[in-house]
Amino acid sequence: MTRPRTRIQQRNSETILKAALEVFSQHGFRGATLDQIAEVAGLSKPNLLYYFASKEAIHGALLSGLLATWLDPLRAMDPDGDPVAELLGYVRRKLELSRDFPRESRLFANEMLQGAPRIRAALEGELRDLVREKSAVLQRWMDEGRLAPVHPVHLIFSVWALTQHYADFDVQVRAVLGEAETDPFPEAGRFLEVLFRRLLEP
Amino acid sequence: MTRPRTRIQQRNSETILKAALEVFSQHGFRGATLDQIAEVAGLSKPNLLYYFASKEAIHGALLSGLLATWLDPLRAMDPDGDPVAELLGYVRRKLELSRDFPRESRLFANEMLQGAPRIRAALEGELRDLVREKSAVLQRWMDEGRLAPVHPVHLIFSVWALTQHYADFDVQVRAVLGEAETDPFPEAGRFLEVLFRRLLEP
DNA sequence: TCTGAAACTGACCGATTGGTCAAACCATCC
DNA sequence: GGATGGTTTGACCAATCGGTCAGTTTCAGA
Repeated sequence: MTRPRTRIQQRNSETILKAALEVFSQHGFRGATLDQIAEVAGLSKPNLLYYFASKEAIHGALLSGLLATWLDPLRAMDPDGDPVAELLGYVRRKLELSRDFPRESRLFANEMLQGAPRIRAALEGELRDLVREKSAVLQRWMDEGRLAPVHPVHLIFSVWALTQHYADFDVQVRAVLGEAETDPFPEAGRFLEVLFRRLLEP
Repeated sequence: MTRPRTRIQQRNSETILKAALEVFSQHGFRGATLDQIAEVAGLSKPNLLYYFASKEAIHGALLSGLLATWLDPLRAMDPDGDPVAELLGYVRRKLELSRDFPRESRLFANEMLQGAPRIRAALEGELRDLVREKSAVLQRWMDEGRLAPVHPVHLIFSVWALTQHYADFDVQVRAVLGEAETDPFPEAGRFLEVLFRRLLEP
């Protein structure tokens, strides 16, 4: 099922992937079952396997492209822009991903916890290259005195950690904040802006 | 198997829990199998179930007490100490937990990703209370002008996110840093100290 | 309206799941 | 050497797992 050709294929493929995202992101690859995905999708199990060759294929379809989407905000950081503004923009876009695509974030987190068996190559290739490129930009900004000097790679780690936390540990965040504050993201956005501004302004 | 009475019970219970931690932390509750735990432990499956009533019981034994250990560093933050030093000490102790108990961290992360079905009560009770208590201390420090003013609860979230990232996303961290830097933790410690010092010093 | 392909399903497969149980094993104390 | 109670296991169970397949239903185009 590489390229959907009919409207039905289009619709059902999307339905299946949506259901699979729900289940995989919550239980990981091994903890998820085809029966459960089928039930969420409202389709029969053999029908799932009419559209995707195997459980692995569904999971693979979800993962492929996820890393790219995940790295887009970093890629968009402009080497010619204002350093602090560029990094704050990156943080904001990354936090928006956590808010708008929490299941994708948890799918990614699950893959990490399992030791990244299916995307390790991409981590050591695409991801690593992009981080090196962007940390070189950050280092240059620091050398020019336009950004406070910190370890650039760990700076990028800190963006990932702080933003993904609000998606992956959503339950904990909401449990601590209580029902009073229904949506943690506005306050999180303000907090992260203060944090990175104070950290990075020279 | 509440209280081990003989030396054999002591030893085997520990062996089982150690093996179970390895498996649960990697695959989550549903993704883990008793056969796999038994194999890692070097015991037969019926023997596991001689010491623990069920798969749930093993998982429960691991989770109970974990939250307490996880919160100890926060609990140790002294309201009468120096604000910045106290918070930096908290960060350091929390990072040491990530370094020394990465599997426990991942077990916790797995539970969060699944929506915390087994420790939700503790999150909304014990955890929430401690965070409120400590964020009141932080708020007082800020009011006294001894700490830069930021949202105290999100400040605590940031400590959790930044420290746990090095345990939960260990694969990613090492993939990006490459083989050159074998142990990311020393540099991470220095980075986090700079980050929180710059964020919090008035 | 007919037809061929696409879409779908119930029944089923062998393997694996969590868990049980009777029987055997083994260390210790009399 | 026996008796005893803690320990271990092979064989087994029903349920569920990912996946197959023959056959039926549905749909689009002529």
